[in-house]
Amino acid sequence: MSSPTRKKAARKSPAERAAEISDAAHELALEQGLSAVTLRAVAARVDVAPALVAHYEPDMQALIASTFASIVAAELAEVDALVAGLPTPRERLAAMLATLLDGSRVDVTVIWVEAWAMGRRNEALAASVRDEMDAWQAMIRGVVEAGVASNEFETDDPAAAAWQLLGMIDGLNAQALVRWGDAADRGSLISHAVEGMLGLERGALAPPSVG
Amino acid sequence: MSSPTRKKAARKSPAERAAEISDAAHELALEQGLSAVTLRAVAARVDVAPALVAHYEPDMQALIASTFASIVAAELAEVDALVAGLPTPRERLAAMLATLLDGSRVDVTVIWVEAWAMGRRNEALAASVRDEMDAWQAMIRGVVEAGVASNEFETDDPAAAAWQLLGMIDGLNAQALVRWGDAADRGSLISHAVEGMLGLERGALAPPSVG
DNA sequence: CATCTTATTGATCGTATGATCAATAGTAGA
DNA sequence: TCTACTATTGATCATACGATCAATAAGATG
Repeated sequence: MSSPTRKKAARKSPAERAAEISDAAHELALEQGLSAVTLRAVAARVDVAPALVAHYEPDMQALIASTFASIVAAELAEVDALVAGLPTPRERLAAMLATLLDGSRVDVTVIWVEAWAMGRRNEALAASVRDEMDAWQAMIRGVVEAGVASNEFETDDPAAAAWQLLGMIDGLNAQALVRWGDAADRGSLISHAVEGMLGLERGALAPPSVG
Repeated sequence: MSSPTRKKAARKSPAERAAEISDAAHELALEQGLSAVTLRAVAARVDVAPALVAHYEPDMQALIASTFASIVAAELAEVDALVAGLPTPRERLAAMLATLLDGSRVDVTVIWVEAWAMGRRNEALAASVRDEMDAWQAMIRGVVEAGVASNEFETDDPAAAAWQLLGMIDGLNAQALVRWGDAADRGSLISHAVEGMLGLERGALAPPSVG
């Protein structure tokens, strides 16, 4: 327990303490959202005086931005690894949609939504948001381009299609944040939509669970 | 000018003053986002003491919620009126997509995004968000159902398709908030996606501007 | 004109935020 | 052991938020 009568934090190396602080920010963001990453909340979690956090992170807006970036980049790497193992672009795309829309990533969705909102008053965060959106779009674009190259997909503009896909995914996830109860058939419906976008026959992207 | 040396506000009828206050909240939200709707900011805009705003709106969270609701409901009415004049469901759907994705509604998009984020700490707002999402979904569902009835559209579940459409629109608009530069071909791409979703032939929803 | 109702206000409280700085105490090295 | 370095802290500042309340003054009513 971080007892209210904390005596004094053990002295640690700057590298270790800095890691503790950014880890705490990371966890705090996943548990309670980006807006919960405050000087005092991070300090309390590390069980350290607020001034120490300020010492290691002189700019909280920057800490929020880097926390956002690390969380989102980790998610991208995870999905990328999952998808990279699959043989065809069609399977990769289907798996990507299934994974990103299975509702198991509410915590990261909250962070995206908060980042969009907070980015309007935190320029460092806004820059991170742009960077991470670019990275996601690049990953999706890679799958689309591979599909076009193998004649599985059909589109004039893989880059634009990737943006479109990313927007659809983000929007549906944000929606699920509020309307988690409903939204039953999300999987098959977005599959049909993407089939239409990429010139696939109906059912080509059907999630395995539905068959 | 709201001079810093304001003497005293003219005495007005409660109805008039209440209207001024909610109007100020409304404008403030459209200009600077929902998070700019604070006790003091509203008071400054009406050129009145903060305590007066608190007198008329004892709960700021409620004022934020009602401000959100009125803005979003007005937008829905506007789009509804625009779409109602068109003869076929296909045209109505195409016009709806074109209007909602033409990038001319950044202010309202900001409000949606902030509402999703703030709703997590403002229960009244969260309820309003759910209500307004339901209202939007109902409107879209009406168009989809009409299209199914006239055999123009094909879907097993118009309600789910409407949720899907709403999510896609919201996501793409939120994306444009950050990435307004790019996203060139949004119109035709989402049209193809929706064609796939509703079993339409390619190009059936093409925006008139593209032909 | 006198009185009453009430719209309006100033002052103030409690909370939360980020930030700064001199003082303290643990630890490694001479 | 003694010293120098520095990780850590308490105290404090400035700002912003919502909320409350007694006091004031404007206008309606008689």
